[in-house]
Formats: sequence, structure tokens, C-alpha cells
Amino acid sequence: MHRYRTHTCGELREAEIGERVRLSGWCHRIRDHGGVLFIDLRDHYGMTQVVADPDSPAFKMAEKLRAEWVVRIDGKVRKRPAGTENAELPTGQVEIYISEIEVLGAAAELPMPVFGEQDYPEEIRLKYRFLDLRREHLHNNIMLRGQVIDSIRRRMKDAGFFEFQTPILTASSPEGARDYLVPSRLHPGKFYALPQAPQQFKQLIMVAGFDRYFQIAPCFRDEDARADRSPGEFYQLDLEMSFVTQQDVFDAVEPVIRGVFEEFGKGKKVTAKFPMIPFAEAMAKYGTDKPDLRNPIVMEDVSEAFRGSGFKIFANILNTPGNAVWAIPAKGGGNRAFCDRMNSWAQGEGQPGLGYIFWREGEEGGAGPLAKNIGPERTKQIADQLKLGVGDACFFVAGKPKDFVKFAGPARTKVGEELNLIAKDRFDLCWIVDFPMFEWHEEDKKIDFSHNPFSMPAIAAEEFLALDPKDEEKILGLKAYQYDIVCNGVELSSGAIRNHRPDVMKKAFAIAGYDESVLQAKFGGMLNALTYGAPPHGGIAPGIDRIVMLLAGEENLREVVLFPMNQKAEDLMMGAPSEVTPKQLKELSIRLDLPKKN
RNA sequence: GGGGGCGUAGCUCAGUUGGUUAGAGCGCUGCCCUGUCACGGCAGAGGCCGCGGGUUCGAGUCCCGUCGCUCCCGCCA
Repeated sequence: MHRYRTHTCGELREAEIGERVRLSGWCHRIRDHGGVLFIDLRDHYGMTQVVADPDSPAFKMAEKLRAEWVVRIDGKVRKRPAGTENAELPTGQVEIYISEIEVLGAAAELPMPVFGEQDYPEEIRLKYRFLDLRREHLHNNIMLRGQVIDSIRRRMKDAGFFEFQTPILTASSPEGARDYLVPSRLHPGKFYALPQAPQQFKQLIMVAGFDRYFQIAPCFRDEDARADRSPGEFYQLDLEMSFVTQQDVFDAVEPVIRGVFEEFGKGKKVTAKFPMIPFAEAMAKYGTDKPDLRNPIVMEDVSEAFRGSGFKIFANILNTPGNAVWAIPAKGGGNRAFCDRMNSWAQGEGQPGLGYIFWREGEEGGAGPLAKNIGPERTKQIADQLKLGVGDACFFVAGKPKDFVKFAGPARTKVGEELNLIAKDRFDLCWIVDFPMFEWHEEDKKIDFSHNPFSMPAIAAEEFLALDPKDEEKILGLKAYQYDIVCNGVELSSGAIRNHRPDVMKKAFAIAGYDESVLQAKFGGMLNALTYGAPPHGGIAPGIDRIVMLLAGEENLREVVLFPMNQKAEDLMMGAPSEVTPKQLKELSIRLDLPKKN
């Protein structure tokens, strides 16, 4: 007989009745009836009920067991007495009558029970992650993650991609997020950086002629956390392709993403063909470049209904060129209680308030102070434009669109949530395309890259090279071959057709006000590589953690990461980051200059 | 760096207008219980009410500060 087990805890059926078996696992739940004692023995594979009574030589030992002790039990499989079968368990037709128990690992009193579905504070869950991971919910999430990654690998390889590894210790990159730095012992005063993404490596793999690259790539960024953004490290399905247009990248990636969502989406409807939504359209309709398309609300410009109207606040705002008034239609929100609630919410968001009109029986022409200010004609104009009627409401935001979208987008989401308009049973995916190449940097009063300086401008190279840097209007209107995949309001990935031409890259940096020496200093290696025959190439990098988060139905990345850090980028279980010895620092030629407390 | 929420038993939470000895469930300890699967019953232990200061005859409760956790903004090519 095997030292620890003949079967797993999820294995035994009626076929094994009468066999002498050996199981090892955790005491999930113990029910001691005095005369008869049940233990639900749990392992990775499932749960089996084991039972002892005073006739069993193991009874005395069984009475000593406590939750989460790891034990080995020997015994005989027998059919459960009629009427005591448990249909919830695959092993529920049988039980094991214990003849011997060996304690393999006793457990101290638990800071957090494994049994049950109750919520526990993050701090405890993270400190005792190994206990949390025993719980069915997290355990399943992590297994799902592994299956999703397996599926992605298979799909990528089937599509002709090859998997590469790129360095973890590399050079600090000047753009983007803050780097994690690793001091060099051999080169005092110099540092490696952990890659924020293998961006330059994957481009170099294309320059090296490998044609189709992918990697489940760890990425490191020293930025503050969010619910959907892990501090420190996360994983991307990083991929890159040579001799491709933007459409080729879409055609390669879309089936992989859609396939994974269909495979693991538990029957939720997945977008059959991802719509391509230009950045400008996404901002205008949804107030964000990562719209939740499950929310049917589409905003519209209603500036004309307010221009020169009796509602002086908006009329005055509209006197400034470039300003506008947008409407957020709220089907089914046509009552004062709801409108007031939205107004309070807006104030909680730091807004002065949220103007609204609503339509109800007896006031078919529109109710609320705003309707009275602008009069019935303009109110009707709004109702007609947005196809609103009795029982509906409409909210308004006014000012400079670039500024108020930060509020309008969340307001659209809030209305959708409050009125239950969001279809929960779908994964609505889309491409966001036509991002601007450059944008006006208000603080520095200059034109700068709006995304990745490596993206190719969506304009003929010759025309781009001929651009007059003073022609700001044309430059700010330029689009880039830059694209995102968005699912249910979550940005899944960002990608681009890369700028593989040194001349175009130099021009792009010149337009953004960087001297060629800056380009050389920052991206000399990359630029150099491009001068020796670089293929046109492009790629994208979907976030693995976010995909799994959506598939698992979680709101927080920590629910799909094995050993996550907390919001302050601390590993409470391992105690990272930690102090190091003076000897270690000395070897690295590092002296600490810590900030003074208080 | 800034804003919101939370902080009471090992854990999840309740705690009234500021008023006697701060409660419940789970867990823990002991006893009882031969068919449970969230087993049940009886008894018990367990509290710097995050910390510091203030107001008050009296503070878990009100005020100020601080710390911790969390969510968001900034940040995230």
C-alpha cells in the first residue's frame, strides 16, 4: 500500500465498496455525535466522508482531530446507509469506516476558517494566503487561471506563434511608468531595471527575423494599485508579428481572445465580431476610451438646445468656443427621487450637481427646474433628439468635453447601474482604434506623444516627414496605428503597428520636441537595430490577469493571482519588501538616505 | 501626493439620544449526544472598543490628530 494514499479524496464510488483504502487530506469539517463521528476529508480533488464509532480502534484518535489537520486514514469503503447519501458530493454514495488514523500535520487554531463562504479582511487573507487558497472559491480561480493560460498557449501555437523568453534583468527605460531597479554589484552606481513589458525585446525579435512571437510575459511597473491593476507585477499575453497591417493583427488576436472567452465564459454571450470604435467616437458616445458596451446608454451633444437659452449657466458656458453640453439619456429614470439621487451622487463626486429633465404623467412636456428654464420648445427638442418620453429622464454635463468626460463617463455608468440597464450575461468586446498620435500637453505647453512613441502614424511616411512642426492643428489631428481591446469596460490590452523607420521615428520625436540626441540616449539600441533592415511589424499585449478576472467574475485582480501584494505593494505573507543587511548594501555600494519620519 | 469608506472578542458583525457589568453568530475549551453533512444541546474562556489627545460628572458613541486596511483621483509610454 502506498505510504500516503491509494485514492484521492474525490475518487471513490460505489465500485470500490468493500475495498480497503488509504486516503490523506485535510479535516474539512468534523461532526462528532458522541457515538459516531464524521470527518469530511478534503484534498485538491474533492471530499470524502470518513466515519468512526466506538468499535473502531481509531475512535479515540478521531475525537482529537480538529479542523485543517492533515491526516492519513486507512479504512474500508462501504455504502452509506439508505437515506443518508449526499447527492451534493460525487463521493456521496459511499463513506470510509476508519480503522487507523495517522496525524501528518497538526494545525494551530486558525486565524481564518477554510470552511464556509464568509468574507474576510484582505489583510488576513493575504497574510494567510495559503489558507485562503485552500478555500474552494480561490482554489477554483487559480485553477481557472492555469487552464486559461494553457488554452491561450495552445491557440497561439496553433496560429503559428512561437514562444520566447526575454530578459528579466534589463535596462531602465525612460518612458512610461516608474521602473523597479536592481543595483549592480559589478558596476557600482549602475542599475538594472525589471521590464515594464518586453516591448523593445519583442520588436528586436521581429528585427531578428522570427516573424511571430508570443510570451506569457511578466511585467513590472512601480505604480500605485487599483482594483484592476496589481501593484508591482502582472502578466501579459505579449505578441508581435512581422509584415502585418493593423487588420492582420486584429485577425490573428480576435479569434484567440474570443475563443478563450467562449471556452471559459460559462455560457455568457461573447461578441461574435468585435466592432471597431474610433477613439473620438468612444469618447463622444460613452465618455471613455474603455466603454462598457453592455450599457446601452449613448450620450449625445445637445448644445444647440441650450445655446442662448434661459438656463444661463449652460448658455454662458456655451459662449466659450469648443465648449458643449452633452446629454446622458436615462430610459426609465423618469421620477424625481432617481434624479435627486443622481444629483447627490454627482455632488459626492465633487461636482456642483447634475442638471436633469424628466418626463412623467401630467408633465409630458418635461419636469424639473431645468425644463422650466429653457421652456417647452427646447425641452421637446431634447426629447425628440434622444427619443425620450414619459417615464424617462435625461442628465446634462456642460463645459469643455476633454475635461468633463472624466465625470460624464462614470455618470453614464452610474445611470446604467442604477436603472439596471447593464446586461450582466454578456462579454461585450470591441476594438478602440484611431487613437491620436500626439496630444497637447497642457502643463508643458507643448505637443507630446499621446501613447507609445513607437507607434506608427497613420499617414503616408513621405507626408509625415514633410510635416511642418508649426502646423499644430494638422499634427494634433493625426491618428496612430494604435489600438485597444476593451471588454465590459475593462481595458484588456493595448497594441500598435510599430514605427520601424528610423527617419519617421526621428521626425516623430522632433515633433514632440525631443532633440535627436534624446532619442539616441533613450532608444539608441532600438533605433540602431532599425537601421539594419527592420520589417514592418506590430503587436498587442492582452492582460492575462484581467482576462481571468473577467472570466472568474471577480472585481479584483487579487482574486485571480496566487500570491498577490496588497495595495501598498507589500507581500504580507513573505514580508516583502524587507530590509537587507549592511553587508549586502556595502557590496552594492549603496548607502541609505531615508526620509525622516514626521 | 490628495479624497471617500471602514477599524468593537481569533473571525464576521450589532451596540439606541453620550449613561450601570460592551453583546450575537462562527471558532476555541469542557461535558452530553450512534447517521450527520452549516449536526444538535449545556456550560465556559476570550475585549487597550486601532492609537494619542480633547469636550463631559460620565465617551465604543461627540471633536481634533494619528496609524492601519480598502476604494477612487493623480500616476499607469
